[in-house]
Amino acid sequence: MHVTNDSPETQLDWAIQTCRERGLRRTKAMQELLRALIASDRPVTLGELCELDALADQCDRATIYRLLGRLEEKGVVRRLGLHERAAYYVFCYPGEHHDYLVCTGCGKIELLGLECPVEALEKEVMSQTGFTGIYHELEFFGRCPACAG
Amino acid sequence: MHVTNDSPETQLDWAIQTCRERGLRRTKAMQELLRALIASDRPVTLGELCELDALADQCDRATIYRLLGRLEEKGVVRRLGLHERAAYYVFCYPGEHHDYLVCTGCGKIELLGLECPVEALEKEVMSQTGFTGIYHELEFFGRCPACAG
DNA sequence: GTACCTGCAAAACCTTTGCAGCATC
DNA sequence: GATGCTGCAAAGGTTTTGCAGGTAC
Repeated sequence: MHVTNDSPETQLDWAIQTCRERGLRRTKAMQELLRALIASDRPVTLGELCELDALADQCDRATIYRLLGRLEEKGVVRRLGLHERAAYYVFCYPGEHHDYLVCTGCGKIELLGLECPVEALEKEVMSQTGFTGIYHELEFFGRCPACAG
Repeated sequence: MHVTNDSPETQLDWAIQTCRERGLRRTKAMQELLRALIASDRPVTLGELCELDALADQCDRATIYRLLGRLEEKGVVRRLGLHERAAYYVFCYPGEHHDYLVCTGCGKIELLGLECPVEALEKEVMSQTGFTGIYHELEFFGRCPACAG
């Protein structure tokens, strides 16, 4: 787990700057969406994003959907699986990486504060397989104390 | 990565036995589904399973769907995210564990032959969080040589 | 004989796309 | 002014469920 100390504003600036450099236009919807993603401390679904007033007032569900796709393509957002039917999205800041713990009972998602030993393996995987641009996703699943009872 | 040397038949017997002990009835559909899952060397979707003649001839899509749910509940099958829209299912044999490498270009899924360093962390996560029955899922994503060009 | 499982069919959900109009550069 | 972005609406796929009948125990 690597966390940043940069302020949300700094992160937002970086994100917008990066998107602009990579050919996206700066729109109100993009800013609000990025703000929402940065503010969230856990992965969120498209549906959850659409329920936020700041976003819903600002733009359509289809717009958020397409924006998420563009942001992912530009490397500013990452899409996770997490076992659910809906896709989860998380803001992706340089040098930051999270692993998750998901309850198979209630679906609650927690961030893990572990030092992740997998990052060292990425290089090994690249050289072994010829894949490029490798990143990993690590999740733990189990029953939380509340669901175990 | 831990692999078993047990024969498919042995694995099938274990699976059926386990299911029966946990309250499931032994049906033709269950046997064929387990056979298909054991034979597959990678995670498969519900759609892929339905295209197998041995299964399609034997039972309905809804039956396979519900069976997968029951088998997962009994701990004989595991459902993976893998970023795709459809859920992936994989047979789950004691002492066996796989990590995957997924191409973000073409979607190809490869098994990784790595010694996974995460298993040692599971105990730590359990004691830190109070979660029980913990397992993990680790995937690497990147572009395969064919898609990189 | 009872409880569980299966098929068929329909509903529910989330994702994805077409197109005309609007905003950004 | 040209290109990309947005809204609205509809289509596409996968998952999920109800119910009547069949099957394992």
